[in-house]
Amino acid sequence: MDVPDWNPRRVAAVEAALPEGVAPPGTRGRILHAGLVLFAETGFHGTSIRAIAQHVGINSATLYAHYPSKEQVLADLVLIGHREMADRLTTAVEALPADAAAQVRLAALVRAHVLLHAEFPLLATVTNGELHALEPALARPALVLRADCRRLLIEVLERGVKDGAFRVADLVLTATAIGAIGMHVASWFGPDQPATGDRVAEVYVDLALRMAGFRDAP
Amino acid sequence: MDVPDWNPRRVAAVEAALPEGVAPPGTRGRILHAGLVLFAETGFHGTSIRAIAQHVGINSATLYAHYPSKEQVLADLVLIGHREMADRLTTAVEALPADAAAQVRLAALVRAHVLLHAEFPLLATVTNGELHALEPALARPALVLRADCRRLLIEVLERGVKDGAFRVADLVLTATAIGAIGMHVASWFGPDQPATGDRVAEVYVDLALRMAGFRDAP
DNA sequence: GTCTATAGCGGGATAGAC
DNA sequence: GTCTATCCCGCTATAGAC
Repeated sequence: MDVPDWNPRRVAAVEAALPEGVAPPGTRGRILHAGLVLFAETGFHGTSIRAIAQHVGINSATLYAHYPSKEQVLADLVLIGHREMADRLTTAVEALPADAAAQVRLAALVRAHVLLHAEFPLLATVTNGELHALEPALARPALVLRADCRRLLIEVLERGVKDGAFRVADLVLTATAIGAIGMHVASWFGPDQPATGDRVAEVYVDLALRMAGFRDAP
Repeated sequence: MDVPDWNPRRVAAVEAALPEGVAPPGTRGRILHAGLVLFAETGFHGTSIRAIAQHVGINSATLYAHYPSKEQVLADLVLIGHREMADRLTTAVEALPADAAAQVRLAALVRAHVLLHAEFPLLATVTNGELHALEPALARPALVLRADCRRLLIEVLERGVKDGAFRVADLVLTATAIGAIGMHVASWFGPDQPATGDRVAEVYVDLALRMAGFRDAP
């Protein structure tokens, strides 16, 4: 029986990591880090300012010397998460030769997407799962980046269909489903898991190519 | 630009429906209904007892004549959601002839899964997204049902591989990804959406068969 | 920047009248 | 079953000393 009797976690992963160079130095960075862990575990509304402060080892009042509000801590995390995704997906496609085949482009995109979610599952959980707790003005920059990424994927699929490399029943639904399998990785990938991130990416790239109707040997 | 300037919703759907026959009659049922709407929108921790009561049109104290705690309202919803899923998936497979081909079995399973999430997006959002807010003892029955459904899907894939109908790189990862695309439907399907639930199910069944490596004409 | 102390509010839940 | 009234607690955020 693989049903756990301990508290069901929202995220399987325990390591709480942020991409390199994005966390502010000193206490401010440690607050961001604590917010990452706690928001991922119990959500924005389930996490108190006091819990964040305790996790950092400071008084709750000290937090306000670094962030104007709890919401701003979340807003920073959500923006970092979306920026990292947009950067990686854009880079993955732009690193390819301009005449790269559609299946190569899709593979690069899905690989980057899956690896991102396997490498930063907590960040992805907060980024995707707690965005709704933000005021519209704070959420908007992230939503713009998300739309960019979505367009990137749709364009790759569209190009493949035009080239004859792909066959899809519905462009938007297929893109949505390919996005879904990558996002979902964040909820289960972790150290208790036998597969490495690279292996998961490899399998998921294969799945995405199948979903796009790519035939290696037609 | 398709980035909304209104508050990003957690669920696109607005109709708040529970499966027939599962909601208790009278005030107790209306409380459950209000919990469904509010937990889906702002989460368990983001929803107050007073907000639930106001949504029903009763005093907050009256709620305790029907439920012992806010957590029990959530526990009932989570169990209802998981029971409905287990019932539908089991029925979908058992309704088939015993010698039905693997692709037929997988299609029935995915179709039922997608339609469930398209028909009850709020319930699915609460069921899957707020389960972590429950004490282990309250979450356990749902987790057992979830494990049953997972096994059902894996068995169908396994059988197809043995029959030669399917080719998969990794049984568990493929099952996980097929589950992910169905679950994800709850977050975007809604009345603003052009596709019908049936159409989405049709496309997603095709995607799942592709993911399983099924070849219509080998 | 960090602390102690606290304001001011809203939370879950209960008591007891009707 | 539903209400009014309230308890008690924890919440976000601020004031002001060091």
